[in-house]
Amino acid sequence: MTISTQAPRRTRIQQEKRELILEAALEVFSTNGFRGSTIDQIAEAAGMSKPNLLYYFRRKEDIHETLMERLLETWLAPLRELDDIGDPMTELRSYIRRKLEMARDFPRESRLFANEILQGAPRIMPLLAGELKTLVDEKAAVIKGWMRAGKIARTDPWHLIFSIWATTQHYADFDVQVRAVLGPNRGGDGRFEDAARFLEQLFLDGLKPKG
Amino acid sequence: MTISTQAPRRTRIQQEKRELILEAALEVFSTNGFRGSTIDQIAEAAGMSKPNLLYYFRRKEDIHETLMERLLETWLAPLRELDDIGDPMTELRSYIRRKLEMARDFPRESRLFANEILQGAPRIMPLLAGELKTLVDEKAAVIKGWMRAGKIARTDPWHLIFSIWATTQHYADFDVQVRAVLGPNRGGDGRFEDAARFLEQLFLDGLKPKG
DNA sequence: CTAACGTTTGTCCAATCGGTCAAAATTTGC
DNA sequence: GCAAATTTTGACCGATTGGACAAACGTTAG
Repeated sequence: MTISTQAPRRTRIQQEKRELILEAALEVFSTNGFRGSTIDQIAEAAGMSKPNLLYYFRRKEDIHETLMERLLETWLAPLRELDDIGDPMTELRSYIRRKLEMARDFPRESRLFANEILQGAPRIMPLLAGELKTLVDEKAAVIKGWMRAGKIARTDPWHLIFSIWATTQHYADFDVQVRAVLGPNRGGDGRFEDAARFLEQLFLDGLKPKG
Repeated sequence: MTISTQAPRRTRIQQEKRELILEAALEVFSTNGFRGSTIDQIAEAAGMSKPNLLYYFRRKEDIHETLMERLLETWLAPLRELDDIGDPMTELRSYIRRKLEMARDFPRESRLFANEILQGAPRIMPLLAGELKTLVDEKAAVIKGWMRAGKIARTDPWHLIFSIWATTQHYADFDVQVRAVLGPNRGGDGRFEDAARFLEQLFLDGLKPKG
């Protein structure tokens, strides 16, 4: 369990402004990284002066920290839902779908996370080696059970999870590249449905031609 | 073809020092991004004073630009090698292997590229929509030919290429997370071989249990 | 040896950085 | 309506940023 941070009493304005700042900071941090972002940028994006922003968050790091705490919760939710009970192939398929939907609907969150990891995860390393590892190990065990039961092919469950993360988050983190390569036609709104179809087939059957 | 930049005459010292700077800059840029990196950091990593560094590269951007130009060449080399002539399944398998080897041997280059894309590719957008798109379209056509010939399963060649990029580069860009989740045992030097085995199976057969 | 050229350094600069502070403006509780 | 509490702002601070520059130092060719 994490340290129980008793949420301080907050006025209506404080709640609203803090949300405004976090929204603006998500935009700025996710595209420039922590070091590459400035308080002025965030303040301007939030439509307020720098000292005013600093009235709600004392330090730049506090904003980032709050953002990361919230992120990890929603970020791991899809994996948490992976259920031992359901049909294995269906469970995996809908996990992939949920992750892809997150890449589509919350690309900034994905990029914020990617930025943090790219920079060596200096601020969330303990969470990776702790909470995240625990959850992944747990789900890897579930997947292993499915393999032993002959429900899915035997392979490495950890790398399977990595490959799902990588392929889905790619559409958020590398979105600019994806759209540039697909061009205006194929790179439009339909690209996520194309991706969903492709990934489903890849994880189901691989590339071997149907014999 | 790109603009022919006639390489200026350079002394022995200039060549050596420029390489030294680029090596140091790769280290710094790849972990901090462009905006998050400072000339001082690079100068210190290169073991020289800031004014001395600026004698070899007039502006911070010049270093990054030189780095990115070199990067793209080596970065696309594996895809260029994808050969129409060879056996399709073998060709794809060795493409995946080459990409994974690059993630293992040149993780800083991978992260440098990822950083640039994450930030919206402000400095290499033209290359993505130009040279990169052309190459990918060309190879997608090759893959489509294999599909028509029944050599591999019918699917979207562009998203297939994306999935190979995503799964392999993940082991460079998200290395910190991979090692944190795998732990000290499974996360050691063997992780790339495990990944290679897993990816081969995934792209070959998918997850459906062998009937 | 020496003059020309290439290299390195210390010093300096304006702009920007994260952050402080007191005063002014606004909102809130009664 | 008014006093207390909260919110906002302008001015300011020291540190760091990217970069300029001239002087000092090395190297090299004749």
